[in-house]
Amino acid sequence: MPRAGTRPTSRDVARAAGVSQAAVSLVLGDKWRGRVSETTAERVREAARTLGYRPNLAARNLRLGRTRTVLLVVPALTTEFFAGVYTGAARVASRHGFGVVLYPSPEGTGPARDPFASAQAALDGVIASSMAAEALTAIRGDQLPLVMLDSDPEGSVGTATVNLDIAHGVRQVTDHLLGLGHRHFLHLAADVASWTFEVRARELAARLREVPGTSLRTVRAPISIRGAEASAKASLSEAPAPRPTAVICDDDQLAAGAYKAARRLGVRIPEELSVTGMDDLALATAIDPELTTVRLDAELFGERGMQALLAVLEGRSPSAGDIPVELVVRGSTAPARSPH
Amino acid sequence: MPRAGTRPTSRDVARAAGVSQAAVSLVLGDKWRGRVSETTAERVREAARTLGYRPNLAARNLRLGRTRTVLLVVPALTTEFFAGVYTGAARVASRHGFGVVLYPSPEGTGPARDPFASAQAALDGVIASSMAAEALTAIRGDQLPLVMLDSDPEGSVGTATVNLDIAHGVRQVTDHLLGLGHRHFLHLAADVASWTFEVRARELAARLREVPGTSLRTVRAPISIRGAEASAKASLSEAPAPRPTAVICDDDQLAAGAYKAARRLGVRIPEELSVTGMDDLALATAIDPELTTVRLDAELFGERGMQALLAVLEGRSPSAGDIPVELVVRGSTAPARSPH
DNA sequence: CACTGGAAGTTTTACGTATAACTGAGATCT
DNA sequence: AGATCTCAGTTATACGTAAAACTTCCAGTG
Repeated sequence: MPRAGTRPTSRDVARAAGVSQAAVSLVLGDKWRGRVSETTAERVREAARTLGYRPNLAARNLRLGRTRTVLLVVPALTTEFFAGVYTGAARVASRHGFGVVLYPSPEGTGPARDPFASAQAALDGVIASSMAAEALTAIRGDQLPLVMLDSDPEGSVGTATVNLDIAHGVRQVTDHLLGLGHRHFLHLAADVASWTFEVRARELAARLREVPGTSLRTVRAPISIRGAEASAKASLSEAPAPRPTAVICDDDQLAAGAYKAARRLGVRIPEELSVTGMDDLALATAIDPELTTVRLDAELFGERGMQALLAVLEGRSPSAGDIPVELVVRGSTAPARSPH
Repeated sequence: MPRAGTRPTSRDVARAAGVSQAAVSLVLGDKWRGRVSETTAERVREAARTLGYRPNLAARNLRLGRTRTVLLVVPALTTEFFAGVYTGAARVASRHGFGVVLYPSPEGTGPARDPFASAQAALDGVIASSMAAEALTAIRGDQLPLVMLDSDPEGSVGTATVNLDIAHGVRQVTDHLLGLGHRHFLHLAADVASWTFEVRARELAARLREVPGTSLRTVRAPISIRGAEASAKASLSEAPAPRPTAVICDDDQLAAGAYKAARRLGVRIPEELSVTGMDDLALATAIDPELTTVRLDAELFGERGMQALLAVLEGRSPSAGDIPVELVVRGSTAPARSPH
């Protein structure tokens, strides 16, 4: 019988069932066809059940040299977006017998800690958002299979990447506003050096350059409602001519900050100012008027990320193609006032 | 030299430094004082560095019988609240050489999967929110040290619990509204069987029973802005007399749903209807008017949870005492219209 | 009847680490 | 000078599992 206070091992189960430890491993590992009789197998299963046996994962991982666990490195979980990414990744993972461990990189400007010091699991691979860039050096140090989310495909040849079609989303937003007659834009940009935000800036500038008579001003803000409010208020009040009639925000949180700034300044949305976001968080329909934004499918993003990592692990090459996004027009955008 | 394609082991380091594997373990484990000379130690460290040696955690965990990793079981991460709990727990943990693995229980009504199947790490202990109740049976099956967050202290004697002083928060909200002259209340309650929400209902009912001439109606809604909107709209439109002048919501998301319902029905907040929430999410100041709510310190909650678990692991008894909360009065509450 | 072949197991080994127990050489003490 | 002690290591072992290699027994075959 097992020593008191200790979890039972496969050897304890073997003793209880009157067989060898190897037989237990075969039966519980479902590799017993033609190696162990049905009656013995049932006896082993019964013994395992009554003892409450659970295999020691550390031992199994050591023996097998793999853990069927992957790490998902994301920025701070201040919105539900990366929760959706996790959900999608975990769904695909569990279908393949994998587990996903979540590592939110520490909030604030703390020094990059080694993610493996915090997620003290042995890992088979890593999925990392480019927004959690600080952690990347530590990851590259290990030779773990890696999939990057929303990262520059040019800058990371050799590494698998999965991207949202952000560029298309930006074009849709811009064309929507141009169609409403807007010509003068404020870009409320995320104050984060990350590829996904560089794309927004580049694509927006490129599209406007094609249309004569447009202007674009950019202001950066930390990704939070409070931070965006401060930046937007400063930028909207001291605005030199031409005064912008539309604010394009890098994400919905920044848009919510723009709402607060407009409210403080007595500027009505959408009559005097159109605002757009990106993500389509729950927040987007909680604010008044509801926000015109670009819907990003976070769960699909996570699914595709995990599929890509599985492909890398199995030596296949991950399927290409950006994930489509969709413009959702709501009440925060309206025709620009006709120029006088 | 290490076989190509394999990660170097401590034995490879030993070979490179010309010492035994035991010496490597001693040096890197910082247990070499008086056992290995300074010059040899430096040689070992140098060899480990050039080989890029990283200890195999599975082997270490197996050897030591502990992992210095704990699991944090939380409900779906749809708000930043549990992100804050994680941040606090991870901060305390890292100070003690522990890591925290996050297990968000699956969204939706899927059957409770074994959290250990997903978080495939060997674990030293578990911190679990009572809102992720489905996972609890699986946890209790193992004999892991456990700390419960926001769970009935009566119902779980023997298990360490860490609680927010929700009851005090509810009393503060209720007294605030009573002081403004409100007498007829709608309780927009979370449609989740969890102790933390039972406390809200019980405490609210108890406080109102002490004040003559008050009425209380309760409607349940799933914890989401959309779900709350539907429930609140139905309840506010078909309202039998006496019509409520204040809506007390179990959390800020529900309050945001109440805002949307009021807007649809043309009811002005706070002139015609006062609304309160709980949590003080970023959302609370993004909506207009800003929400009167109860601030819960998520990070402190996580810190205290981790401290309690460390106490349990070390055989000490965790310090008692609920975590204080704070009423934050903003623009969503106003004096009740004088009764005619 | 000797021989093959499968069923039903068992024995043994390796995974990589941490550490207890041991060893040999020189320095110190009596 | 012999005994003792410290230093600087080494050798050996255990953690729990999975699986390769082996053993034994027996039924069927030529």
